[in-house]
Amino acid sequence: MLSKSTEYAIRALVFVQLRNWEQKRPGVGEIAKEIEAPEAYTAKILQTLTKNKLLDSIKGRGGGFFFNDNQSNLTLYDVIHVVEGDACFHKCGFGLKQCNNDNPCPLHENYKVVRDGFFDIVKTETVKSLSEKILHGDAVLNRLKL
Amino acid sequence: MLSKSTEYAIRALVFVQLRNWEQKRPGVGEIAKEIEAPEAYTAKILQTLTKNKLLDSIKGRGGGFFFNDNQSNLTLYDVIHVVEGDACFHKCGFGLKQCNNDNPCPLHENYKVVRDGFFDIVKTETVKSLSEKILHGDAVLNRLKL
DNA sequence: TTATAAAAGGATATCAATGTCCTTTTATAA
DNA sequence: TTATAAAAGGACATTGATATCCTTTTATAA
Repeated sequence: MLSKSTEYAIRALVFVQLRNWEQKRPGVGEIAKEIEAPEAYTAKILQTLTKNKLLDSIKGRGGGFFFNDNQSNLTLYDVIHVVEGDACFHKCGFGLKQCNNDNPCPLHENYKVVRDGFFDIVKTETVKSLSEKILHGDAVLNRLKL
Repeated sequence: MLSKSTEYAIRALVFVQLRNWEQKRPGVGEIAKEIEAPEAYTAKILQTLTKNKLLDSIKGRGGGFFFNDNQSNLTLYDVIHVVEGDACFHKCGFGLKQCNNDNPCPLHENYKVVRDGFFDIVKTETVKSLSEKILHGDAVLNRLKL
């Protein structure tokens, strides 16, 4: 399971993408409200994202968050990596420090399939691909369609 | 990812099973050492397991932990359910409160596959099945074979 | 040029998971 | 019957994730 912070981050980025497509740069307040996350906490997460160059921002009046040209096609993995680290893609499901094909825990073979399946998803899906699903009405960002 | 507590619980139960097959009832000290977990914390987890009838114990001199006849074929799901709850099998991967086939988040279809795959594993694998792999030398409980 | 609106940043608070310590209860061996 | 060994239980400590608040910096509109 992803951490709450990571969930907020991904939802925030998707919302920024949708607003950017409407030629808008949303601010913290608008983003937090839309993704149903606490405002100050959302601000912190957006800070992490901009510091790590996953997102761009402009300060001051009329400012807000947006993607620049280097930041299209951000994968979910990129976001997870920056927000909570990628331990979940390496860790043994049984909790062993030393667990690999040569020295497998009793869950190793089965767990690997699931873990790698998830890795594949987050390496394939991008902020843009998720946003498109919402734009096309095939998915929702919160309880209602946008 | 399972919580640390759940990992300790599963490893502890597997070790108890292995020792039971040798006609022994391990105590907290022996269990904690074998699974490389803090002793007092392991004691708490074993308490949870016995209170929830997943494991039996005998107090006093010569006492220890063991499975009784009602407790064979415990699935990993049973353990997870008792130790950390089963939120991870229901929760939306994107963090939405309302997410289902009619009202899907943009990760819904893909995430469902992974989540259900994991559910299938923990409903199929049992403390006994894991223990057998170790007994047969096909897997390890810690860094070395038992 | 100044007032204002917005992100950035620092300090602190809260909460749940993890971990420790000490006392109580209970069974058995001596 | 008593000393001892073991689990059970209660209280507390630590840590990391989550969350809040206030100040500083910066860009723009008036």
